[in-house]
Amino acid sequence: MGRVSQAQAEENRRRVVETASRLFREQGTHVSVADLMKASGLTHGGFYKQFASKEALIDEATTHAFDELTQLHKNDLEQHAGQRDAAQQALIDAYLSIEHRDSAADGCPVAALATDMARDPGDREAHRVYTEGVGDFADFLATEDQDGLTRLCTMLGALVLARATKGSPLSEEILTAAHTGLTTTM
Amino acid sequence: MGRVSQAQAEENRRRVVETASRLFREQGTHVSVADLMKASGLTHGGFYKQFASKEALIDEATTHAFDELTQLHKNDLEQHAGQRDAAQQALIDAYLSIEHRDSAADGCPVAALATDMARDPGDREAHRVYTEGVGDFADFLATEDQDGLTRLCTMLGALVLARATKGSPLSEEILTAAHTGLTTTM
DNA sequence: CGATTTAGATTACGATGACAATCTAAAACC
DNA sequence: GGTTTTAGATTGTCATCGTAATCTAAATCG
Repeated sequence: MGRVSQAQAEENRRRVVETASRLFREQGTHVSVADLMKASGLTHGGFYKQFASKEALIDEATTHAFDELTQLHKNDLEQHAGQRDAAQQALIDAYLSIEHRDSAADGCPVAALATDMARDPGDREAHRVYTEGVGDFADFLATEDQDGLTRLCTMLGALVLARATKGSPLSEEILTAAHTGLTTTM
Repeated sequence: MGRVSQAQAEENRRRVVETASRLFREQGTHVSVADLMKASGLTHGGFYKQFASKEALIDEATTHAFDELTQLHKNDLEQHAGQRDAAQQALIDAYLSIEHRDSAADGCPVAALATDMARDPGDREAHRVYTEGVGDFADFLATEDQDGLTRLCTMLGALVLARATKGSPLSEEILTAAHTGLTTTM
């Protein structure tokens, strides 16, 4: 209830950003500050001691999610000893998996936040980070034959569609169709 | 203020569904009943004389949007005298145009409603209609070489991404990249 | 150790959400 | 043409939204 150590306070702040980055991806940026704080184990009033506004948190949470994505790509490359095509294939496999479809919260922010970005042009910093992230992702996916942007479109489209049709067998069909489409050199 | 002719009432109801199908695509199913009714030239209280709930309207509006999509595909085929590949190409051109990117309200419901469908599994009828629409669209896009689902993923992914990155030159790059990716037989 | 600072809880604000009851005037029906 | 019905307006209810002021107890600092 009362005060808390600086270390604890920083840790709490970090947890709010982390939680937000997950909840925003799962449910959209519409989630309420109260829900956000509750999910972080705090009460909603304390929010404004740490963040200037909800929009500021959206910016921070988006940045956090994209930092994670960058790190993921880096790790992926390292695990495949810099073999770009092997790293790409591993990423595609994971991207179009059932597990990724079912866990938007810690999944790709490009896919999860796309509609939110398109609909509220207000969050400026988030928008900038998002657009930059799209470019980076496309660069990662580029091959000699294929444009990285096109491949990203197919992967993201498949993930979004698979999530939207979840419950129907079509959902799994979408994932496998996109996977073969991306894997077999057409 | 008072009563209105049956014909007028039906026409008003139709306009609400029409307006909803546009606003939902543009802003998401979160738009308020009040805004919806105001945009239809009515007051929010009258809503429940015509619809059981907001969810019922979501179902109806989604169905309406997909009926329009079906009609569009039919017209497209007729205008190209049943030449499937020509009809497909015309559709792809329009789909990946700047105009389509900038007018979600009367654009493809598969792209516009994807995230809403994924996030609230509550709207059951809407979900059914949506999934069916995805299947129909994929059938329309199928060629001998390429799976219709994969092509749909690329198109939808490009549209969603272009909207999310609007304002950056990347947005246009995405549209043209996907267009060449779909057009040149890879 | 006493004074001061402050993270987070509590409570409150005004705006807005979905939904419902009541009102009213015109359409529908006998 | 008088009675009944009803579409839509008005107003209200209760929940929830983002934000802010106040409170409190513990951490920090001199």
